[in-house]
Amino acid sequence: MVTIQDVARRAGVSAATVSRVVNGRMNVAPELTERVRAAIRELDYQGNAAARNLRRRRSSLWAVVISDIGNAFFTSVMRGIEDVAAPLGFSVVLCNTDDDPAKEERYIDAALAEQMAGVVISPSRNPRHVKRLLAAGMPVVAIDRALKGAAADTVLVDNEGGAEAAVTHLLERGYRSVACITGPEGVTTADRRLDGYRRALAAQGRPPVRPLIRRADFRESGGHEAMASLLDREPAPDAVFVANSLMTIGALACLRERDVPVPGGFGVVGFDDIPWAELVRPSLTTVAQPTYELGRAAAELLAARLERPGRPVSTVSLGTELRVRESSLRPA
Amino acid sequence: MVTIQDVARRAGVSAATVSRVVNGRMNVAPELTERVRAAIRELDYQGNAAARNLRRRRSSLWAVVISDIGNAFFTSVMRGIEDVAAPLGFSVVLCNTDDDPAKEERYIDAALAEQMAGVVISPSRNPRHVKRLLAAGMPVVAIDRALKGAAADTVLVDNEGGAEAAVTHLLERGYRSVACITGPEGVTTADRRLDGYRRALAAQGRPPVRPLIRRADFRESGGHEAMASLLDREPAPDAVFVANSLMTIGALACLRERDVPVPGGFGVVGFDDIPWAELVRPSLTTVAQPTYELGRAAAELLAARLERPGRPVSTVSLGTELRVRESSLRPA
DNA sequence: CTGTTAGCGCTTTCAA
DNA sequence: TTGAAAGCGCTAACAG
Repeated sequence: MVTIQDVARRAGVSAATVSRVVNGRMNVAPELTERVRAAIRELDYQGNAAARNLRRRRSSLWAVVISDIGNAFFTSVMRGIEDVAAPLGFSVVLCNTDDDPAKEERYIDAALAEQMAGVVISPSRNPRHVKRLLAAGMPVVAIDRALKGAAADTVLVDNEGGAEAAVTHLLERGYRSVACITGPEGVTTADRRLDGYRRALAAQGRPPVRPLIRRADFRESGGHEAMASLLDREPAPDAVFVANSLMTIGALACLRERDVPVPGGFGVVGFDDIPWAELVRPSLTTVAQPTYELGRAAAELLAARLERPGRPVSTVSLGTELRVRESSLRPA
Repeated sequence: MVTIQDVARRAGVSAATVSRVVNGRMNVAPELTERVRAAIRELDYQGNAAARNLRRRRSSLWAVVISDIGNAFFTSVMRGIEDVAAPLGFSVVLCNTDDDPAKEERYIDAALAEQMAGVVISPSRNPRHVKRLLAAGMPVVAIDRALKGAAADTVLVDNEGGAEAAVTHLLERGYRSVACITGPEGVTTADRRLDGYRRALAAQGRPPVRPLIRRADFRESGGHEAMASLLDREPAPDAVFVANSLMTIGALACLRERDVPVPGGFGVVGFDDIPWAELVRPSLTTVAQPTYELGRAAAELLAARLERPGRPVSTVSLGTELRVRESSLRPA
């Protein structure tokens, strides 16, 4: 391995000078700078990050800790983060927790042990690990889910506004009885989306009725069961707003099994756009989240905190966009 | 920060002993071990990975460098790798290159600079960066695509066999003129899948005809255009084998636009299973790749090389599985 | 079985 | 503007 000493010797300067050139710090005479550059090229010198990290007490890696790399949502979030990090000299590594607390812990430990420069995390229900990061002084930005009982920079989407737009859209299209399938109580995304549903109905002077609201687990099977239970009710609703994409798939499958025609007999809007929304029949009306921008915003908050650790904690909320497709055409 | 010295003082031993306990090395008297454990707990000691990496000249991170995190293929590959890495004490970080050579270079540099323990990579067309890794003595396993002009451990799927099975299936179902849409020349997955197509036709005594073969770019639009050009031909084929999932989507969209009934008028089989294969209408017959096993196999090769750097380079090939669904039911 | 010692390669005072 | 020197926290020889 070529060390900074090798370069120094070759260039006839001290290691300190090489370090200054490499890091673009302080003034180094142009001539020396050139000699050092040449030596670096000739020896194909690559700095040893471990040594630099040890000395600086911080690496140049950002960790992005998410619950499910299979979720297309995160793909473009990641892209947004990378686009901000790269020009700043940081590399971004992705850690997939599969919603497994043990894995989450592993990665938090790794981020701490490797002294990574910062962490962007979609926190699981239990904020314990995030708190550990915060306590250790690690710059952290939470995305997607709000953090309870801990003060950290956060980027959220306007869940309530998005849900309200979706439900208002169904009502305006002429559906008369709109149900809601949302996620578990206590999960902020689930609760805010339900709030939006309620607000939309209230705004039209039709206060939401409890029997049309279902809580499920954000999974496909949960959406399926919730839909079935809504259809079994008398009188059954004629439209549904579903608070995430997996449950929407389940709901659609249920409707198909029962031969309920969508959108003629039943309208559907899902939260969270999916790449194949255009391909399923009927194509799916969704509330799309600004995923790329979410990543950028998170990265910018992280960069800001890195620069000024004492800055006040802030929360950014991004708007959503209703993508109207076939599943919410007017009822027959 | 709590250092190993703090722990040593607290436990009344030397730093070396603490290190031995932490790393489970050599024999330490049970009593001392207990004292050290207690001190670690009391002080909430967390080792400094940068220091350890510097000393050991190697970190405990594996990098997985892939071209597209949006591709569901990699989700479960990642899972397979993690499941092998974790018990061995390694953490796995994902690096997404978006097929951008500059990003790929960044991550290769980071892996080298951070002295990561190993790299699993889906190499881009240009093997330059992989060669740099190999030259630097970094343990590397290539997945998905074969590496030309470099000797590295590799895990592949049986592209040729999978393609052959798909095409044979279409012929057995009664389709008479089966076309093929594959990827760019020189990309091994594209070429091997085309070979399989040819072999299937030859085995049935119908040598493949050039006009029924299309090369596209592995993207949706490419699949769409290739399908259009096949349908414009006289006589048009009555089935197609498409060599990846994105192009399959494009091909299906094209068939729908032209009101060609699938599978009644036209049979389709795609390579690479997708989570929503069941949801599109018609549901899609695919050649599924053993993604999880692929990840495991790659991780095992990496672990083996870590253990014995001099071991001969090996290539593992995994079989595929034909998942028959609606899009290849017999022709009308 | 345990402690002492000597760095790993880099950055950063400090002095010149 | 430059260099010398002192570690960052840890592990691995080596000696005891």
